[in-house]
Amino acid sequence: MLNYPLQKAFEYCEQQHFRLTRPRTRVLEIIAESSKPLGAYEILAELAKTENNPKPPTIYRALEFWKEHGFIHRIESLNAYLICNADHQHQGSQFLICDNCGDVIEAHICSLPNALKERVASNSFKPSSWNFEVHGVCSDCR
Amino acid sequence: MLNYPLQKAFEYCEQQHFRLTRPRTRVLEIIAESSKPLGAYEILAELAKTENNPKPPTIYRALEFWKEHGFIHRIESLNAYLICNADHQHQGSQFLICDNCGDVIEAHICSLPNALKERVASNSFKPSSWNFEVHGVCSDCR
DNA sequence: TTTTTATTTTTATTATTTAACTAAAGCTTT
DNA sequence: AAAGCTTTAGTTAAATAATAAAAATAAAAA
Repeated sequence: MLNYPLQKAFEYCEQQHFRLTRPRTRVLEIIAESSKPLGAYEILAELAKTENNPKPPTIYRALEFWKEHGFIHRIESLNAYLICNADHQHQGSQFLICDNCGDVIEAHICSLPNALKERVASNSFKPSSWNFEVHGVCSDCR
Repeated sequence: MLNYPLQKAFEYCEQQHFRLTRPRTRVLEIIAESSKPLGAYEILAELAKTENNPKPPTIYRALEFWKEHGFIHRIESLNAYLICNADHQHQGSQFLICDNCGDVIEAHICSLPNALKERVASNSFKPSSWNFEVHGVCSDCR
């Protein structure tokens, strides 16, 4: 059975008339099947198991597509990609990243924290998106 | 006259008996003189103006040194480096990044925002450092 | 001075990402 | 179905970013 984020993404494409091509499908499946964020070359290596000698642009195009539509996130401090489990698009992302086991928890906080709202307001800054990455040690690793 | 963050950094080295070598000095000067975050290869190009054919490891070592001691930050979403204007070390950084002009405002918020504190607590996660990057448009560009 | 340690230089390589161009596949209109 | 248009993929190459390993140098300590 399809897992939930995948199903949502595929339905979205059908509804919006975006083409669900083989590279797009495979790249999203690969990311969705992983419990940890994957680097571009890990995705590429995984893709090479089912496709004939795929090259970097193939995955980067798929990554861009899914990122643009909010189905995956890029963990900036790891240069790695992770499926999004929220069933709505969001302006901002928050991650708790365990430096010991590599697990990442996505915290779905839908609005900018107050401390930052104040900062943004006092600078007349108009935020469009944000990304918060908290490093530390998860409960399992303590 | 020396600008403030540079002066602080140099004093710190003297007090802590860290060697203030030429690559370290030049790299920090280059970053401090720039109003916008610089990529590693931009720093390298700038360094090449005064030194003889410097190579990547030279600047990466200097960057690591200053980052470790809290005098510069790496803007993860830009792969770029920026001088820190706070006169204290901090666990976390917050940046407002203008996608139009490239200016970055560092917001000195010293503790984890409440929304994240709650999340961290409910996951029994022990945070060690964090980085928040807010993209948008600054007041000058609106 | 000799030894030790910290740091830099050099050479090379790996990882990540993007550009530019060509080819193919899927619509759209006739 | 054919022609033309648009989107996406494949291919080749390069730019950007970061690191590894070694040999050389400079400063500090014994």
